[in-house]
Amino acid sequence: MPIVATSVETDWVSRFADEVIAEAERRAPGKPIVCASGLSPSGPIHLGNLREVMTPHLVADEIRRRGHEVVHIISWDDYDRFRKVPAGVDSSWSEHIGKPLSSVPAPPGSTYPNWAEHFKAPMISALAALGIEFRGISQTEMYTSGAYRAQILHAMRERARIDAILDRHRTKGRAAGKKAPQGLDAVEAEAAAAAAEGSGAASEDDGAAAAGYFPYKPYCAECGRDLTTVTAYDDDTTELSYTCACGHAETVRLAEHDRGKLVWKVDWPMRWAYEGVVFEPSGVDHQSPGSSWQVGEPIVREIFGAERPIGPMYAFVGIVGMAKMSSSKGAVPTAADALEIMEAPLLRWLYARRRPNQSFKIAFDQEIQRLYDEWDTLARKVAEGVALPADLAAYNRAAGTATAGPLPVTPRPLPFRTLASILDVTTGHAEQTLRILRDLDPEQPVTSLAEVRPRLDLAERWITTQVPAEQRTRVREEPDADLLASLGERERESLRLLLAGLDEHWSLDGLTALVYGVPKVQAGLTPDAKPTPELKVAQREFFALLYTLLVGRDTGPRLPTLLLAVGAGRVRELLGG
RNA sequence: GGGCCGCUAGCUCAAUGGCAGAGCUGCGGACUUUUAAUCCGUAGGUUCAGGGUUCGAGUCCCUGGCGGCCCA
Repeated sequence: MPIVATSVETDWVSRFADEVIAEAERRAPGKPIVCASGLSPSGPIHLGNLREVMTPHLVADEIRRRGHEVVHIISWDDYDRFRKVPAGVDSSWSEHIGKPLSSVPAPPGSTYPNWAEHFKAPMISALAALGIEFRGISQTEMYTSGAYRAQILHAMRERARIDAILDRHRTKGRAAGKKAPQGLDAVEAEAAAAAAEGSGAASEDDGAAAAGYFPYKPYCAECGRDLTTVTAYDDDTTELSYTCACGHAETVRLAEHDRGKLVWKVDWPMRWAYEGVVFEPSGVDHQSPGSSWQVGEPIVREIFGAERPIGPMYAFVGIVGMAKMSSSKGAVPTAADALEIMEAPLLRWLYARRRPNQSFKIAFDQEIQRLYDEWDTLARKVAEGVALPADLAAYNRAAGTATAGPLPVTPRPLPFRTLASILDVTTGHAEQTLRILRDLDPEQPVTSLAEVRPRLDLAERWITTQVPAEQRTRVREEPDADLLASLGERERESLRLLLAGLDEHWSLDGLTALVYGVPKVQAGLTPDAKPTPELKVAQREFFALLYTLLVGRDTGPRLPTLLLAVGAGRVRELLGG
């Protein structure tokens, strides 16, 4: 079913699209509309950074649905300096601090040629899985090829005016050390710090130096780092002299020099002008006076003769319930991590259904089951044509794109919690899993695992990587001899009745009838008798006994499922048969 | 101290200035069934407070409160 641009959806995406189209018509009529994202591959590109991409992606997609030509560019800020060696990487990497990210060796064990490529690669695959079409622009390539030469020379010529603009916005003291936000736990604080790091914001060297203001910073020809200071510049000859902390000093002709970059606060506005960006969001840390977003406005207007894009500030994306194993490594989850357990449309949906300025949290814990349930319910409502307008809009944006059409789905979307529960007891054993799935709905049996993939695999990865061991079902290795020995005659009889009926009732429905029937028979009732309150108590006690003997706890997955998964032989053994 | 954002049902959130709505939870019920399965029904509101604009305000304006965040 094609996704059509029919309705006049009035969600946040649509409203931005209205605005962007109108603005693009005014600024550059007839040209493709440019939406932009900027990502710094200085470390794992996490789910907060994904908002930097999803926001313009959704807007661009809406613009495309309306028949306009649009391009979504992703600027890889891989020519930014390597700032610090992250925890877990050999401290010898500190010698690379100050080099462009694309010149730093990849972390130990990586197969990628450098630091930036190592972190770009998983993001690029994740974006493909998410159906996000974009044009990637490596800032390393742009700078080292001289693409920005005219802009650099222009910025240098205008350095006094730039300095004056920056001066208007410079705050008195230097920023004090950043404090970790209050009220966050360790994981969230880590994510927050990483988010601030990634958004290219705040405490950035803006080019002020003793010898005057220069908006250009060369990477040292000798050591490759940016520990350089420009000491002189001549507008006529474009001769630029610099010294480096390593002791190297030289004079180059900037008109031929391709190893350096504009300082961030000038670099960003320059690119708005260069690419003609009409829409580019940024993190909430840009909302303060003096941020690069704020000072970028007068710089792009007064220096580069263009306008600042329309740019919503997007709020924090939090993570809930990452398994301890993952979070203790200090790892903030990436889009690739999320796609290990979520279908792509589901992940898109999280970003589509919230306005950018709303913060939200992505659940890796039990909440994910509810998320899947909500998604399935919404899909059903959409199919029946009874979804609310706002919900329908979010659904359509999540389910597919204008160019790629609908994203792949699981043909038979069984509830995630059911799949997880089954895989929990089968520990992923394919034959057992299929047998249980087949018995789930005898009217329309599942005939192959392919029908329930990829959701089946996602559920398996979730249960094995995110669910704590104490919440998993672990079938006992040995019979609980003490408990078996302490059982009264009535309990022993109940087990005998169950075991006696096992073979004859070996199916999901059969076992269901059997486990509910045993207490009835014991009470002198027929197996199809209506339950009484007393009987229900007896049933619950019987179930608790079975759970304790089978999995060592008084509750667990539904018994028929559990029995099927455990297998008749093992059941007999554990129940003392 | 300056700034940004938010405040709507128990929770998470919708609603061009035009009858305040969903989902989850709760409660009730069905399926031989109080499981970590499924389905149906139902309740739920001083839209943070006060003032203003308007025929009409959750929505726009002002003041205040509370919360989150950024900067100092």
